[in-house]
Amino acid sequence: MTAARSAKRMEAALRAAGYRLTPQRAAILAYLAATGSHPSARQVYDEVRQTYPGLSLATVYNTLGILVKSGLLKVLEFELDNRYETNLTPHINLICTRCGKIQDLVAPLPISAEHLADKVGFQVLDYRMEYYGLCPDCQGRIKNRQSATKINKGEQYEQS
Amino acid sequence: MTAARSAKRMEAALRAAGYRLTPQRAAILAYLAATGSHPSARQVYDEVRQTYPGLSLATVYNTLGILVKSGLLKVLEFELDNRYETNLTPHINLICTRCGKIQDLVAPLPISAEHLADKVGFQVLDYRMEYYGLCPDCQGRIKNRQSATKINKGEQYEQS
DNA sequence: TATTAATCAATAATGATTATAAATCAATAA
DNA sequence: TTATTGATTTATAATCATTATTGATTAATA
Repeated sequence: MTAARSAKRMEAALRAAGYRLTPQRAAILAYLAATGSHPSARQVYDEVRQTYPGLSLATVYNTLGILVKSGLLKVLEFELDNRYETNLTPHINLICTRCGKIQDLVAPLPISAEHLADKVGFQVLDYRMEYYGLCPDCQGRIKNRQSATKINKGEQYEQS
Repeated sequence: MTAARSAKRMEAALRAAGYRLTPQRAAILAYLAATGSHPSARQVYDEVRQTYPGLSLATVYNTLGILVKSGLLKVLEFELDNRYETNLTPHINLICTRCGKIQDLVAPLPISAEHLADKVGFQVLDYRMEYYGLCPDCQGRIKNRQSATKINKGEQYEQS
């Protein structure tokens, strides 16, 4: 419900970046602005097709790519499915390796970009801060072997 | 040069995990213990083949997978090439989006696992803390358009 | 309407990773 | 020494998300 997530603002920003607001793009934007989740390209495709049946997967990828280039969206690259997030404010992602859910956690980043530039000489342009583990729901369900979409194979996480 | 990185220790741990120490695995372990870098599977393959010419790429993937499962190695999943690191102590990775180099930065993680368990109910099993940007070398070279192995397309990082 | 460029969508291509299956090796027992 | 057994290696094929390609369609403008 942040300003950055509002569909209207995203539409305006997309136009400002020099892209047309086609019906397909508007539908994708509306979904992205409304969802609080971190969907994959396939999930965006499946969801938006319910309101816009003709949509093709290629258009989804194309639009997501445009949004990323325009700075309206951020990609979280994973081995299986990349995920996209609209929350561009600094935060940490809590990623459940069992159900794939990603939860935002507002928290300060460990080191400031200024410090890294001054002390290490590294120019920060972006970041990625993630904890992997079990969300509250999956901790409860862990005894009943019940599968779900996984963010990755997860064996290295679930073993201990 | 840490104990965890020593080839001898890794060999022992691999055996302790119930795996045989084959010549192929020993060669891969020796390379991993010696390198301070964060190689991809392909890089491991290319490097180790210089001392062990018969090595196959499948064996590299297999061995890396075994090492990850045994807790001797950590994967950093990327869209293009996954990278592997032997430094298992908590740290932050500084990833150059231009040359792909990954530099370790010892720093405290932003929030403790205890805090997350108590306050958010999230059970931490692993983490991933990364800053993306330009390493000192690439900041100098940024004017001369000079390509190198990239960690990803990088357009979204290099634009600003 | 004509022109032009942007966009769309179906398909093919890419490429890292994984699965498969046959060959090889190591360890032990007979 | 020779089988036997099971793990391992290797070459190859398969997988699959993502990207590139290409021809068709659309929108904007004159």
